[in-house]
Amino acid sequence: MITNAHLVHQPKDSKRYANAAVSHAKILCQEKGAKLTPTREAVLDILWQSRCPQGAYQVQEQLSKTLGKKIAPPTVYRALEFLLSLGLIHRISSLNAYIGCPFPKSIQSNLFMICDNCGTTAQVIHYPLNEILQKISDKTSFKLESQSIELIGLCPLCNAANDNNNNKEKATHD
Amino acid sequence: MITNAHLVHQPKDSKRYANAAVSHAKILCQEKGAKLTPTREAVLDILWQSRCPQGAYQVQEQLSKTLGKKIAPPTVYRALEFLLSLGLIHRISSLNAYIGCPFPKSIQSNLFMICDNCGTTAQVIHYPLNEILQKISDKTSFKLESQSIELIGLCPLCNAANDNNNNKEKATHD
DNA sequence: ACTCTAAATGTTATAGTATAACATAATAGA
DNA sequence: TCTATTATGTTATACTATAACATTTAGAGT
Repeated sequence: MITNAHLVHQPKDSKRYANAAVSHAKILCQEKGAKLTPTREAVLDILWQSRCPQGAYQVQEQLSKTLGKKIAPPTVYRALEFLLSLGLIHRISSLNAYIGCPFPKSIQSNLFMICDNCGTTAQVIHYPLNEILQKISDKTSFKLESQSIELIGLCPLCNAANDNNNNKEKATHD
Repeated sequence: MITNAHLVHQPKDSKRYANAAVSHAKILCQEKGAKLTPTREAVLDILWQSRCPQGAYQVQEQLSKTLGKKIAPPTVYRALEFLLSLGLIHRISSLNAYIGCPFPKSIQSNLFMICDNCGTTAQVIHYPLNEILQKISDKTSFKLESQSIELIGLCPLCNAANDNNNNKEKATHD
């Protein structure tokens, strides 16, 4: 099992991870002959600044600040599409939101664990899970092409907070 | 493994299944003290008429025809919310669409196999899968509350059509 | 049957997510 | 340099979902 759960579920220096992710993205783009333009790079960086999936219009707002000019939705969606196509980010369909992918080179699909209290989202790659999904597909003669696996619940921090003081406030630990 | 894949993946009399589903829903509502009003019943019936998930505005259109009057979005969404809360239907978040649930009494969560050619969507309940998801959650101290498992690919019919004649046309077998 | 209450639906407006269509600008090869 | 391709800008609009408030309907108790 490969996961970034431990990193995601404790406050950390997002800036460093964002920088590392952008560096890796540059290399991957060179390898694939794709262009990581300033706009695309900025969008990737923005998604990596947060451990919560960001909506396209949140990205738009940030991007406008970063680039110092008004950005229209199509620009954002184009950048997102580009990054999605390279596997550098993922779309969380239950949230209509996007998040940087820590395992862009993996062929396997991701599973996401989404905290419905604070929003932090961790990713997991788990081979037995992928195998079982393939088996289910085979049994029903379904030709599996892609998958979206989203678990909703409480991250360790929110769960602990919940247990200790039954706190109804929204936490952020961001 | 419990699944309706064989029923879904071959053209069948949707009307019969819809009627059966509505009958079951009535019983379940009685048990739970919930009211299956004409509007709600019509929405459930509409979702069962198709083996493809239907968008809220598709439901709206059908519902207007069925009830013989204009129906506004909130009415549709309220009915959907009611049916969702009882587990009588599911929301397919990758499609922003809704589908009748053949296993409304199951505590276990569903997995959906969505054909990206013809749209037909089958459901599967698979205990080992649910166990593995629980294990993954436990390992990362994630408190699992609900899940959304959507497989995208080709249903047996579309896959066969694809293999045989590499047909680019969209099939419907509806 | 009457009244009161709660639940359901009607109605209008609007928020939030995503893309179509066409114009312009930047970039890399010939 | 010219040209073709790719990327971005711009405007408008489609699609999905909900907020807020008004009205109607259905039961519980009298």
